[in-house]
Amino acid sequence: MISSDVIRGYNDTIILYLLLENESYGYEISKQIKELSHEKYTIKETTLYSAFNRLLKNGYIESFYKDETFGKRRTYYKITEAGLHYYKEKCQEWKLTKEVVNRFIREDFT
Amino acid sequence: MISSDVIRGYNDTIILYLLLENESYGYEISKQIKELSHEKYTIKETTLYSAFNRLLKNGYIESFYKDETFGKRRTYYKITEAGLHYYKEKCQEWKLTKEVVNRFIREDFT
DNA sequence: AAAATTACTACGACAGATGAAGTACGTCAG
DNA sequence: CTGACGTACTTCATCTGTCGTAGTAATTTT
Repeated sequence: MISSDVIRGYNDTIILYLLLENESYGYEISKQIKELSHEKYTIKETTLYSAFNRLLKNGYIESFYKDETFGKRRTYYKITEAGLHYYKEKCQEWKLTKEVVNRFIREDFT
Repeated sequence: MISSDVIRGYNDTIILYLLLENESYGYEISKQIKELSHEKYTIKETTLYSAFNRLLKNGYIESFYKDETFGKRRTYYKITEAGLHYYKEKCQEWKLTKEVVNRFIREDFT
């Protein structure tokens, strides 16, 4: 399992990636993360919703409702232009991070 | 430059990697990190020394003094068996983390 | 003699992750 | 029709790691 400190700083990126594919809502995002990571990473509910709030606050996503006459009302999210821009930056940062961290990893231990 | 949230959780690993090569002390470690990362990552002094304390507390490193009759007394650190074990685990975790995060990165954006 | 560099230590603030708990709606088995 | 389970959140309080600020102390450079 992956420790949270590692993924910290990439939860937002992970969420944006999924919103880039499709607008979505909390529960679904959470399931997709689990699935796409092959159960290697499961985001905690509270972490997910606090990430949504942070992303909203920064203008990287927008929330809206669909008119559903059944079930508990879902909050849907979609990515904004600013969000796309931020996501792109994060993709580049990730590439750099990999390069840097790799220098401190002994390949013979992996 | 790399944001601290990204490297968070890997500072300890980075330090252990360097101590695996040679016993060392704060200032030297700090310079080595800067050098090995090609200036892409510079650890903050406070972050470094708080990492040392955490690693000591967990028994992953040991501190000692060398008898130097000059200069300000340095605290040297060396890695322990437990530290080596922890480092190996982190190397494996890093491999997994890369695999997982990569699934949420659009290659065409890097 | 002053400024820069080396080598730390202490303290307080902050942000992101998380545990615990609660709310609210729907479905389905017994 | 009732209680368990799954969906879909929200609030609150706590913890950890990072980092800014500041201070101490010795040596080296200008």
